[in-house]
Amino acid sequence: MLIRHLKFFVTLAEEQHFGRAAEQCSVTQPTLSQAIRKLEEDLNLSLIVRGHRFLSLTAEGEKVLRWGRQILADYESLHDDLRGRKKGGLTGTLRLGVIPGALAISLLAALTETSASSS
Amino acid sequence: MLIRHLKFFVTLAEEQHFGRAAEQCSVTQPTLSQAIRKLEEDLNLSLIVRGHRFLSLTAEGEKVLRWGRQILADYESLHDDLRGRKKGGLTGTLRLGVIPGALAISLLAALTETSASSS
DNA sequence: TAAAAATACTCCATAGGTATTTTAT
DNA sequence: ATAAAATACCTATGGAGTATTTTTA
Repeated sequence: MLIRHLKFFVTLAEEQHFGRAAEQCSVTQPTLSQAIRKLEEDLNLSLIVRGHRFLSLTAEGEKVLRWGRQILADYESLHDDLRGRKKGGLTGTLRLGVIPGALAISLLAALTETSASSS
Repeated sequence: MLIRHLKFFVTLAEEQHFGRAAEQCSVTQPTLSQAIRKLEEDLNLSLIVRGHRFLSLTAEGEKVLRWGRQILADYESLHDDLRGRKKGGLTGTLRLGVIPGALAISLLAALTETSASSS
C-alpha cells in the first residue's frame, strides 16, 4: 500500500467526486479510480458506495478515512520535522493508556522540545 | 513510499542486522537492502551508518524511526479496528497545541469511544 | 446529450527474487 | 574462512497514462 494512495482516498472523501479529486492529486481520473479499487482490494472491503456517480463512503470507509488522515498527518509532520520547519507552535503526540476497570490513566510519552512518541 | 518498507526499516533498527531483519520480514537480504536505499532516496537523506556491517542509525534515521513507528502503530490499529478487535484497553491520539508565550494549552481533540483525531 | 465513472489497453518503473562479489573479521 | 552487505541481473506486478464505453440525470 502506497501512502500516496491514502492521500487519493482522503481527497476523494473530501471532494466527493472522482474527477475533482484526481485533478487535485495531479493524476488522471482512471488512475485515481484504480488506486481506490486497489485500496479496497488490499483491505478487502468496500470504501465507496458507488452508483454511476460518487454517492458516499461506506461505514468502513469512514473508519479508514479517520485512520488515513491520522497516517497522513504523521507523514506530513515527519517531512516538516526533517526540514526543520516547526510551523509556529510546538506539536507532539501523546499516547494514553486507559485501564477501564481501574480508572487509571498512564501517561506513556511526554511532549519534548520538538515532538516525541513512544509505545 | 510503501508502508511495508517502513516496517522493513523499523525492523532493521531493532535487529541492527540486515539479514535478520530480512528474515523477520520474510524477504531476502538484498530485497531489504534495496528497500532501505529506496527509502533513503525518497526522503533524500541517509538513514543508516554503514560500514561493511550495520553500524547505527544516523540522527535523521532516529527521527524517521520514531515517525515510522507512529505510522505503523496507526496502520496496525486500523486493521485491528476493521476486524473488531479492540485488544483490551482503549487507545487514541490527542493533538496538543501549545502557545509558548502564554503558557496556554489548547486541547484540540478528545478521546472518543475508539479513537479520534483532528487538526 | 452532457457529465461521471468504469473499462480496456499499453507502457514503464520498481519490488522482489537468485546468484555472485566484496570486504572486514 | 566466514559472515555480512552490496551489486548485478532478471522477472513480474502494478501504477499511471490515453482512449473509449457505459450509464444516468
